[in-house]
Amino acid sequence: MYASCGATTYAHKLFGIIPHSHKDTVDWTTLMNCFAHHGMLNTAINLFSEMRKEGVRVDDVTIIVLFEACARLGNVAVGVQAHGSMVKMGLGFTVKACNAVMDMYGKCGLMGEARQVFEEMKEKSVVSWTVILDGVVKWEGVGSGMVVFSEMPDKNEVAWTIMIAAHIGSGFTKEGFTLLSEMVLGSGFGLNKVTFCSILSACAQSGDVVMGRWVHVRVLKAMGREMDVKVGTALVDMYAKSGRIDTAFKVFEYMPQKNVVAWNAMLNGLGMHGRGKAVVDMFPKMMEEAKPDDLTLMAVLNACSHTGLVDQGCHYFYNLESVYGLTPKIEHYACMVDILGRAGRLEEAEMLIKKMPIPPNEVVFGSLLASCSVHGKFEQGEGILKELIQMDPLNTEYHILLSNMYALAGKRYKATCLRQVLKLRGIRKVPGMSCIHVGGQVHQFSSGDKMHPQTQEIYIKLDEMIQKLRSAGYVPNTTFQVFSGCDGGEVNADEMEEREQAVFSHSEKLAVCFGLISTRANASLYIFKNLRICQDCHSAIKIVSKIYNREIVIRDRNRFHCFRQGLCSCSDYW
DNA sequence: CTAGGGTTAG
Repeated sequence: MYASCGATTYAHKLFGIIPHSHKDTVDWTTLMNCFAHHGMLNTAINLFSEMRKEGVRVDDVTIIVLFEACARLGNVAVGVQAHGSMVKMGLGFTVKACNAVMDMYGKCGLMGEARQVFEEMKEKSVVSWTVILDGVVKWEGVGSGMVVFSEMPDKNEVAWTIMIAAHIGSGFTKEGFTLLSEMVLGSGFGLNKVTFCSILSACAQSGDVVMGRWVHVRVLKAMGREMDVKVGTALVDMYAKSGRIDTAFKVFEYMPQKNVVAWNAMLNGLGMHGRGKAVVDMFPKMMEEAKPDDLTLMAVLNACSHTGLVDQGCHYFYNLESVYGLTPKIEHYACMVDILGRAGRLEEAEMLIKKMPIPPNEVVFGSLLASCSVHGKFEQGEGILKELIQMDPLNTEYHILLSNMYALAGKRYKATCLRQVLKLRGIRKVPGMSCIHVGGQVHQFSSGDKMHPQTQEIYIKLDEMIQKLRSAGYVPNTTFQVFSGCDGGEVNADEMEEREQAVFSHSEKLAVCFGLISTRANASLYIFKNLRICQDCHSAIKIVSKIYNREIVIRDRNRFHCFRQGLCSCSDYW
């Protein structure tokens, strides 16, 4: 009774008082189980050794309880030893006991042993297959997992979920979704809270709102108004990261209960969309309902930095401990350095780094370098780059950033040299890519891309667009277009032309053109870029949004830019 | 006996 009530210590004491002769297998097992379920796995394992010493008979449930404990604790030594001696004793293993043994081996990474038990089993249940599948996927990869999965005589929803989560988790989003539709439409399985969450998280990552909506419909069908907090949060995050911040807010408002994580997701979303004011306004409301944590303050500071709310940001940062009871972490320092740096207060930012009680990392310096680049402080930038290269020698972004700074200052020779250094070392810049979801398909573009089946139409549209832009007063900004072959002298007309062409065929412009020709008039365009949007594209797309009367939402590496009627939601502060 | 979830700095 005490054991099942969770009074472990009392149960253990009482158990000690009873003479050993009066205790049977069930008593011992009950107590072991009790310890195992209260996180006291070592005590459970010790109890098992004691039990063996006393010569008490070991049954099916005892074996299962023991191996479950070893699996959870990752205690291979005890598990392997116990299994070995049990086999020597000639103990009979039921299917369930074998499953528990295999699970232990699998969780500890001993797939050879797990497979051996599996091969030797005369009878295998679906669970046996699922246990092996889980181990294979975790230790041998999704590909090997697929082989086991296809060999399974019948598949349960656990097996399907393992495969779907593994695909999505390894970046094979498309394959994951294919499996999902097979599971739901082909095999008639339902989805549960766990599957909803992992799928929505994948949709958020890839910005796939079509799939996200499909899941949302199923969530409503399955749970109705009784929305689960975690599923609700996953929905909020998915809509926010797909550029639908208003929908995210609606889902958030309808959530019956909200915890810190839900608030964090909402505040983060608003921050990414440049709604710093909304974040600052919502924060006090949040405090009435939930206690803010590290991530909340990061979201708030981040929002301040992206909106230029410098004083507000300082206020939150300096009150982290006194008001919010939080110890400042390196992440908070990084946000603060960013707030000061973006606002041009570079000396203060550098002072803050010098005064930090934690050693600064590459994020902190990276942020400072970016700010130096924006504010043209190349001497300071050079110094920071040296630090950064030591911390992260293979990173190309920092070199490019500094190179762009030189280019901006007219020091094209230095800019070119820096790129040469990268080239000589064989380090290549991560290519910029832009994606646009149209008609349930993802269309991807790189700079100067001619691979798309509708390339011709896209480039015709591009020419038309550039012409319209020019007559609206657009002047291409080729400052950052550095060619490795140039000698740093005057730019001649031919090269100017070449540079302009390079800027025109940036991936985000191609994606916009494709969006313009493949969607109905006035429809909003949603584009995702893996790097930060470039200066020239930013000013060009502002004008595009006006002359074509389109809302264009671009998610770049850092945040969202929502272009509408010639303006951007970032207010050009980025 | 099997899977197991939501927020995370530049």
